[in-house]
Amino acid sequence: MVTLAEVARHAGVSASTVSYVLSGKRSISSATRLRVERSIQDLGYHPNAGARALASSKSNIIALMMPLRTDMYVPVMMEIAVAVATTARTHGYDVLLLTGAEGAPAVRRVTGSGMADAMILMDVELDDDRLPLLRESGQPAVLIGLPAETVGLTCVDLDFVATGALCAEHLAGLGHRDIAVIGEAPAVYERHTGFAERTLEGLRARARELDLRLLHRPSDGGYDAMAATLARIFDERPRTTGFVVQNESAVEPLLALLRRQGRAVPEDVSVVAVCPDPVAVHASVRLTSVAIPAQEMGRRAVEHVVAKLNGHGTDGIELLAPELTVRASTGPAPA
Amino acid sequence: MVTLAEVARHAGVSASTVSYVLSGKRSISSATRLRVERSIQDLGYHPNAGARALASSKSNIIALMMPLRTDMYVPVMMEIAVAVATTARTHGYDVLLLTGAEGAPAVRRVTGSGMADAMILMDVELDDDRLPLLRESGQPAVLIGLPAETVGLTCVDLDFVATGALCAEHLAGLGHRDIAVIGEAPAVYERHTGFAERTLEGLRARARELDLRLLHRPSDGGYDAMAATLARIFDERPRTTGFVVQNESAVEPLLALLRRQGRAVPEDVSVVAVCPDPVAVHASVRLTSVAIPAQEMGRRAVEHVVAKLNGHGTDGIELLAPELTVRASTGPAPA
DNA sequence: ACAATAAGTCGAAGCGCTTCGACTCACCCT
DNA sequence: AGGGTGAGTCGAAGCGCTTCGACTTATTGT
Repeated sequence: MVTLAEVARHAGVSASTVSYVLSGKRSISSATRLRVERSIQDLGYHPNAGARALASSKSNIIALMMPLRTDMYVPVMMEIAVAVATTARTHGYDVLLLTGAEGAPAVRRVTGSGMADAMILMDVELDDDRLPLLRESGQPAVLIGLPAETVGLTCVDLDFVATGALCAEHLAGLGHRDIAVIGEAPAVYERHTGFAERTLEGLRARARELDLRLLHRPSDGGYDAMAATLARIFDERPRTTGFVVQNESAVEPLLALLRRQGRAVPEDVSVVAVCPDPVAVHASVRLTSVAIPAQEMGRRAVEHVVAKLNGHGTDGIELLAPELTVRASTGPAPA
Repeated sequence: MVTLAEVARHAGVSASTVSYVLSGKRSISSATRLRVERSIQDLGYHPNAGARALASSKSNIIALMMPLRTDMYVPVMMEIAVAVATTARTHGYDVLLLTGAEGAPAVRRVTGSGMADAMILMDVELDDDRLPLLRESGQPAVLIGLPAETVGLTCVDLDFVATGALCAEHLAGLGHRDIAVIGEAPAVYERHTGFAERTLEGLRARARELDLRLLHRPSDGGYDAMAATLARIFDERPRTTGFVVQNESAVEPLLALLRRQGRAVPEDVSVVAVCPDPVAVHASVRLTSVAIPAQEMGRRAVEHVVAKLNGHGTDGIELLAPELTVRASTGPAPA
């Protein structure tokens, strides 16, 4: 293990000089800089992270807290995580991965130990028990998702209200009048994760303006659950011709069931999904969808966090504008 | 920020005593222990991670290197990551998330800086350029996946050869003679990620023994690619009645296409998938499958790493035995 | 009864780095 | 010519923790 002191000796300078070469916080003659850099190369020196953290009280680490439930909106979470990790690297930070399993205590542990300089929380619920701790810790943090009370917090999320509105507009524009919304699993609503409710809100508001009739049904994923849900929908509203689906694991079952019932997509019924683009593209019918910009969300979260760490902090909410891509699953309402 | 010294003063003992209370490395009278623990509570003390790492040259962090490609076998990766993170916590470690983007240099950075005590590499290719560095760094490491050369390495993986054999046996047992294998995307084979090839190997070996005829076709995911692949398969081997699919994003398109062609599953053709259980359960036909035990892999990887860090290290390869679950997608071959 | 041992505690020396103040030289301005 | 300025460098003091050796007091064996 090569130390700074050894590099200094090798280059014939003092330790502080090497440190300044590394950090650039004081001017160094280019002659010494070069000499030091050569020594660093020659010896294969890497600064010790612990020592650095201790001396500077900066860890250069951002903690990312993921939901534990590995069965839900997984691809989105994964994309966010990867985007966070890569973006963080471009700013010189590494990412510590925390799972929701520990919950609030993890926040305390990380902020208390100086293990990370900042936190990013995913899957924030409307009334999240990690937030009070976060607030009092005073540690820079960014949420991905939108809690009920956002004072003093920075949040990044897709504008789900606008997303709902967009779906309603698209279907209305094609002449559909009866719309069924296949929502997330009931558990998601019970946890009040917010985004599902916000989509619905946007959907309802615009539906009212556009004079659509809306039926909302949460649904667990899977074929059997979907079959039951679908039966109830057509029972209540036989003239339903438009579907909005916000549940990745309901998409394929829905398509399969519609096919089996002899309803052609998009000739008889139209389907709009709210899901990541890859899911929409790989589905058995290429889906018209509003993308969940997972990468963008991860990237923006890191950028906010880094800005805070550099003092250009700005609290507030950034809602990303939704984009609807028309593919093969929506068409004019049947006459 | 409360320090050890303040705790010591508050409890009326020396700093070293507090340290020993924390680490349990020397015996402490229960009276002092209690006093110190109360002080820790009262002051809300959390040891500083950097200082600890510096003094003990242990970071209590395990680095996990994930593949960058967020579009492939995502749920598996995610499950592994979460399992690694939670298991690591039970052993007192945190997890640093690295993406493959940085490649080998990341290995150097992390081992060099003492940022992590050990590494876990996912998505290891047969001839992985991170391995030489890993070997020379001498840092404890575990691979998830199986490279070509495993001397001096510890690896955890599903036994894909046995997996292939298991699929062949199951279909043969049901009377199928002509089997088509829908493999991963060609890119996967080109990268020599190994597991795809090993599955095929197991499949071929057992097929020979059981006198099955096997046709292997890699396939990109998605409906259109699958349509082309499937057409070619029935063109070459019209009597194909068994399918083995090892590509999550090919599963639904395959099922959809078979339905559209009027081939009933499992009456006319049987389908066995190699995929995580949730995928098999949520598919539009509940799939007979060999599960990819992602959680188990993550857990075992951490356990090996921790064992190494504790000196009970054992190099070697641990191949998890595959298990085939019969669901609704396989049945007797048609007469 | 006395050395040997164990239990419990403390002081001090670092771990490898950052950073502050101070020092030495040019060099420039008037 | 003399003081001011800025560039370039060094020394030393920590950052908060672990850990080694040493010390004090009980406890044990013979």
